[in-house]
Amino acid sequence: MKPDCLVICGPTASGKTALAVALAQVLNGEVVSADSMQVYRGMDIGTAKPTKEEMQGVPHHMLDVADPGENYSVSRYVTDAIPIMDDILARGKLPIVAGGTGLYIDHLMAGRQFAPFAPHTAQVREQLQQKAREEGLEPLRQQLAQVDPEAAGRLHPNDEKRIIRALEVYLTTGKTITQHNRESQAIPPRYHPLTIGLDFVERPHLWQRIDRRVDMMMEQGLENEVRGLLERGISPACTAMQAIGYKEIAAALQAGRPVEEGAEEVKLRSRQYAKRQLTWFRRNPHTHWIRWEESPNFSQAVAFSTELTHAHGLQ
RNA sequence: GCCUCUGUAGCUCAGUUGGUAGAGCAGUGGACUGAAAAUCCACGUGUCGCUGGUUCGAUUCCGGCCGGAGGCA
Repeated sequence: MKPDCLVICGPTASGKTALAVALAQVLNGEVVSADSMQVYRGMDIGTAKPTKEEMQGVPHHMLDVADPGENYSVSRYVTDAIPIMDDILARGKLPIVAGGTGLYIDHLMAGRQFAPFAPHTAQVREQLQQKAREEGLEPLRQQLAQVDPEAAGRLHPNDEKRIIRALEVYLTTGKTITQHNRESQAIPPRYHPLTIGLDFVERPHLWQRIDRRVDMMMEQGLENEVRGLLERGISPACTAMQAIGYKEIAAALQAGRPVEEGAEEVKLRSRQYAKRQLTWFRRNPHTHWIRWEESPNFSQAVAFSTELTHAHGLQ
């Protein structure tokens, strides 16, 4: 099957943004961001959202599509991104999906559509969380085992988020999450990506880039960006405030600790996040990896990538 | 110069009444399918500062030396 779009994945600070723009210019493409935090308006510095200058006139989609107070999610991402992908294709251009959120990329490619959230979902989740706090996770796990033994067996007894989610899906839709998954796996994929993954030969070189980037964020005024969100009343419970760079600086500010301490924590959490991203992306056996020696070599990467796209009959 | 404390995993430290050692953090690998920058799981050999002595046996006790911290002059 001929690919119909390009995916550029990799850990944070691996050069996805710059490569995506360079390739869009060469291949007549438009960038579709796949980043769970760059979707929020007003969160620019800490998410390393591409600036106008970095975009170099290449159209970018799926940035600034939500308020930090709303809780965005995969299901909304897929619903929003599909029409954009289809529109780019209809105009004869190449969609270049670039981002670090593997879950979003995979679901967009799979083309699964989600039914809208039931209106009382938030309430149900709140009740389940309350119960977990009072009685522990075990009763919830047993409850799940009754309705969806497969999910209960698959999930680790400590994995609170997934146990609660599985129950919540059942309670709001009447169908088990296992059933949902089975049905969605039967749907044929919507897009057929040619996937390029970015990584470094030596992990410490990635760390250096992350550290430098966080230092730059601080210079650019990350502290003020976080203050602004807090003043607007964005609560720490919001998904947006789970973003690395925001939760640590916010915690430092609220505890009256120096922001420099917060920045160090941001570096640490970013490194750990990068490792998790790599674990996710490495799972895809079809990914073509570009591994930077010490720092990115974009001209070489563009040459490699264009050759690859031609070899696969992409444009 | 003298006195006291101290030197154990990348870091902070625990411990062995003498039988060569273990936590937290960091790190590595993995999972993930309606919160995902979230969440969860697995993985612990290091001249126990160096060097002599006592001992069957020393990281542990004793001496010296070298680092570090504090105190007194």
